[in-house]
Amino acid sequence: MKMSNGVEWALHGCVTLSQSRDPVPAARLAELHGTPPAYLAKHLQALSRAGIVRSTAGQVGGYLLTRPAAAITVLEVVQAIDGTSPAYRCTEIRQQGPLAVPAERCDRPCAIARAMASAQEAWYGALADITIADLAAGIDADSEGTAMADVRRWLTSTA
Amino acid sequence: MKMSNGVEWALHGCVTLSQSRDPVPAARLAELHGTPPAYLAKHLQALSRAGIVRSTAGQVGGYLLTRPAAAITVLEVVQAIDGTSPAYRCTEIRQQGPLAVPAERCDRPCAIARAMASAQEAWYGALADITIADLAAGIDADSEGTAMADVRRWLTSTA
DNA sequence: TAGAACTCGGATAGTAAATATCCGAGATCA
DNA sequence: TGATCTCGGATATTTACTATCCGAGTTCTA
Ligand code: FES
Ligand code: FES
Repeated sequence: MKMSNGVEWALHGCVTLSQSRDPVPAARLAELHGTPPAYLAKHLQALSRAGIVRSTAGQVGGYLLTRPAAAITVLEVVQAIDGTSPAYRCTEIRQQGPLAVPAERCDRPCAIARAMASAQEAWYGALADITIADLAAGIDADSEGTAMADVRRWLTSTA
Repeated sequence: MKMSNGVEWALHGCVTLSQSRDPVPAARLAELHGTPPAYLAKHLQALSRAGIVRSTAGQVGGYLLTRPAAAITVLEVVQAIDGTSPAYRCTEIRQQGPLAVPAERCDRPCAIARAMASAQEAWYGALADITIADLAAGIDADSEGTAMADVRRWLTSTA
């Protein structure tokens, strides 16, 4: 029940990208976040495959969000990095052992799987209600409204 | 974001134990569920440490629930097997890089960690609303009210 | 009361996943 | 046309999970 560590880097990266109108290279993001550049690049590729960011090659290339930050939910980012398979997986052990249930009666998921799936639905629903824009606003509030401005300045300064 | 596979075995085991008034050895549970006996024993030890089951040694020993099934939540079982650490962990990367936030201002968790923690709270809350008795009732309903009776019969038959 | 058999408990190998890294393919600008 | 900078997938290393074994302790029997 441990989420991949790259999810945090992806979330921070999306928040940073939401403050830039020009493509940002992976190496620049890694420098800002203090993370291994190559590994961050691998996660950005996953975001690209999921359609959350768009990549541009060449000298002035980099990554850019495909949609406004308010239209990207945290759930999308989590699923892009960590996969879409549910956390709890029923291995159908009810069909094994002396009291095995015949396969013909197992057309529906078992009661335990249904309960776990409904609980996870609550989790995913909560994640879907949070957008990248919400996260940026929260970080801004914690820093008295200067954090995002500092990010924008830094992105253009060393360019 | 993948939950340990032993959680399923622990849940099935607790449901089975809720149908027995006498201690059930780990080997018997493994036979009923078609699982590796030694590995299931390891997970039962975790349940014992968490105070969910009580172990008895000796010839007629085995495992037994410490409380009524209606007083044991699924959340307790999940946390006993998979650990209590939250799925999302903030590594405080906001304190690294050129725009590092000074440590004196990091007394509270960051905005991203707060959002993720609140979402997980929804998940844990849903898991805490489900008890082992609920799971047993659901399995019984799926089998037209015969599953739990079959379990009780099997537990006493080969004893 | 002594013995034997059965139980749990933690310590010990094997395997899959996640972490971290590298170099080649492709595109942009000079 | 050439050089430089970018992404992309293929490649090692480490961690965590999976699976297993044998010893310590307890109960029943003779
Ligand atoms: S059979 Fe075990 S959770 Fe469905
Ligand atoms: S600093 Fe990254 S989630 Fe808190």
